[in-house]
Amino acid sequence: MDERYMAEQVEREAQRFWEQAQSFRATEDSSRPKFYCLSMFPYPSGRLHMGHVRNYTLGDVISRCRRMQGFNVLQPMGWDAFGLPAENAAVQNGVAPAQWTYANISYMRDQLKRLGFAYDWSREIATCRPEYYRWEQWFFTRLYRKGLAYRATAPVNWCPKDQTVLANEQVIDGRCWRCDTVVERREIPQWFLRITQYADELLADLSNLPGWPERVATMQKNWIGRSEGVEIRFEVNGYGPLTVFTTRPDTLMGVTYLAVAAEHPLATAATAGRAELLRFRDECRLSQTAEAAFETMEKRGVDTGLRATHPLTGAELPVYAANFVLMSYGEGAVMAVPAHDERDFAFARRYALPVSPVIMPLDFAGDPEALVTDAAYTGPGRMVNSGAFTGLPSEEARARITEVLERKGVGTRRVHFRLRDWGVSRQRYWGTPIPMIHCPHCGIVPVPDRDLPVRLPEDVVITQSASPLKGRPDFLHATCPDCGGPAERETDTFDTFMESSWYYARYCAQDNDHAMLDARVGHWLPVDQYIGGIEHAILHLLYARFFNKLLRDEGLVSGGEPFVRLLTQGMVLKDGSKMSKSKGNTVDPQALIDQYGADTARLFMMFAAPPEQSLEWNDEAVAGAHRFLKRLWALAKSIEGLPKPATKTASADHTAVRGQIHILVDQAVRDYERYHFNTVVAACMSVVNLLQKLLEEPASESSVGLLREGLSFVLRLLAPIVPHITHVLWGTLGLGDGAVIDAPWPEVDPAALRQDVVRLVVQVNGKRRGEIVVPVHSDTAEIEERALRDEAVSRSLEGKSVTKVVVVPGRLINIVAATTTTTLP
RNA sequence: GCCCGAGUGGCGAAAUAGGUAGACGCAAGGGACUUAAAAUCCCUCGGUCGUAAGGCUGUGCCGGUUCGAGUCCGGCCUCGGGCACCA
Repeated sequence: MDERYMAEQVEREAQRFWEQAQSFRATEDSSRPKFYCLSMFPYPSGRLHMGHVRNYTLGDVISRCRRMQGFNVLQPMGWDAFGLPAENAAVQNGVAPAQWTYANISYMRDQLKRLGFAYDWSREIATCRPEYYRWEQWFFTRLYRKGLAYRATAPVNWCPKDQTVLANEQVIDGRCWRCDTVVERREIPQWFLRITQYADELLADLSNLPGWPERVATMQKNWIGRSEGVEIRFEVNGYGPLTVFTTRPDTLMGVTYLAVAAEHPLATAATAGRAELLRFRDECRLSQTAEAAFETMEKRGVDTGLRATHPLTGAELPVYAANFVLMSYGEGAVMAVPAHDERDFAFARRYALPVSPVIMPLDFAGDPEALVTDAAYTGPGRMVNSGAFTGLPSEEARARITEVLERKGVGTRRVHFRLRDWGVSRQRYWGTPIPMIHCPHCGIVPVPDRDLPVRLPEDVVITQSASPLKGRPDFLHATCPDCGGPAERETDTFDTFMESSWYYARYCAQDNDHAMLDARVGHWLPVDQYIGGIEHAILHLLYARFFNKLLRDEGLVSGGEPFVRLLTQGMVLKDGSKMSKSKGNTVDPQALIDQYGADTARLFMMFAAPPEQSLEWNDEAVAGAHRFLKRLWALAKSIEGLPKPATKTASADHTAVRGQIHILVDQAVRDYERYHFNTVVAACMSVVNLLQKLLEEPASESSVGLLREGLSFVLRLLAPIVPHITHVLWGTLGLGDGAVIDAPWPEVDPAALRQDVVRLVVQVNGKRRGEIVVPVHSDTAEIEERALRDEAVSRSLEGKSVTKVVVVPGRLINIVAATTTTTLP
């Protein structure tokens, strides 16, 4: 054993052992309970960043811990390899996206291996490989035949100068990031998946996910946004019926105008001879597609000149084209009630439209008009100015008005979702080709199974941000599978969320080249523990849940949910904000590994903060983590030479220390189950501190026994976190027969935890005044008497009379006392 | 704009079910060892008053519940994250 801790050497030795023993190769062995632990696979951006190191260390700690507990663990790794950065890099450096991506994968794989993660590398996946995406194409054609995939138009950001579609991140202040041209919104035909058909199930199943953080479930719930309401048909003069959706039928009597999206057919119909309306529609085309931009922009509109009739009062209402109404949500038209809706209110004030209150809060007695002079009232209350409904509570009016509308045949109860169908088309090169053929005779025809995969050509030169696929005759030209005539291939590719929606299942059948999935998914799925960033709380996790249900309905998997338990790790911060290239505050993990080794990197990540919280980067604290490993090494070194004691039990003079150690170990074992790895490390540090003190005593059979017992605990507890150093020290000290990863998980000795006396804090009126030591099984009266006898306690009770005594067993005793002296002024 | 989350020493944090606030570590200050430095080890370390014993005060702010609140409830403030073409 080396005098000093030399991380690189230690880590090489441990990794060679795991490699030779094939320690992490997972087989479908049913003799042990399975545990599928999955970390979100990375985008191969070039180098690992701190977020990856944190994510993958967490997954590895959980995997290794479960393995030691006797589970048959599967922990795979792969690459989310399609995406925009590869194209940007290609434009910048003149390297083909494929070449760039494969080089990145190769470098990052080495980094992961250097960190000692217990992956089954034989199951590695790269989503840009045809062996992977062919099954996605295959599955998509199944969905198309079932009617779950369809084509419709949807808005995109369009740069008129570059003649290309831009991602939201490529639009900066409404302009193209490359040429600074003002970006337009354009409607183009795209492919969609009918996720809305699964909206109810996706919502309902959230309550079957107790292993998910509450907040992720809440975010998804809000995202799905189920709302119950009524569709109301307004008759519009010279246009016909206009359907609006509202969740507030109780406010119907307060409607003072209607608003439709600028691209609504009604608005188009009304543009004839109205230049202002045309101009407005063109302006709206310039607005961005992101919700944040949409919600914060100024609410504006133009009168279409058309007039609608109120279905109950017969009143004439103006119809506006407005920029705050989305064509893609609901009916693309709303009824506006400025008195009871903030947005309608702001709009009405701007265009001097009437505000007519119909609901008053119960505690409001004044003039209803006065209620809504400054802002809308959005709460419940009693109906006013509402004809037959006046005087009713608004909740009741909601039902009554709905009934009346239904009876008159102008209203229908409906459930709407905020969730929209998933647009999966991307007008980009570096993605999975959408397996569809456009035939001039037969229309859209899916590529037959025998012609899959539709391969993405990798030998391309990207000069513009536009997709090179349109300019490749070898890709573009196809033969129609139905009529055999000349046809064209679809040049759009899939949203990369498609690949990441089913990779967790493919790991189980990674080598199958004649089916998407096979019986092995039945052995491993669902994923027992999924770990990734909170930034994926909605989209990725919702799409993956959706895909799991699609796979189930195709008979490919059996369960309804893919991830039993979810851990969302916090971000890695530097100087209080997220590490990012644009902020220039990144720290390269490679430098950390080179200087201190993988174990220090892993230890720091686990110790600095609990998993769910953000983690503040700190160079000095990293050095501190390294220092602990050196102390651990030195401690083991000093025990190495001591003769092994014959008996394991500590003698009487060590029962107190042994008790303390067992309490700490007990704590650490329970903290593992809570995933509080930072306090596991803290407990291990405390044990090491105790053992170091013990080492100062002259060595005895008892002290050496306890040193070996304590170290055996610490090494096993730390093995999942710092696997290399613990592997080597475990072997050197001969603490078990095999390697530490095969050692049994620590169990404390209940006898060591038993205590004869207990320390109780004594409070007077809730303030700490003293401390007493009493036998463990003392009764309340005994404790009370001892507490009152305590000197400090009796001093603070002078001039007071005890009114009540609260005894919390094993914890404290609180004496409640009132001042008896009444002579105070 | 909407949704979600977080605020505890100089810093990262701990406090499991409402019961000793600050475990563990970092930084800082003092000391030991050394020709010197590095490394290592020992001591101090929320604020404040006090020579000390000890007291007062303290978990973003205001209020409430309770014998007792960092923890529960109501109302604010600040910061961070997500918002459908970044992944």
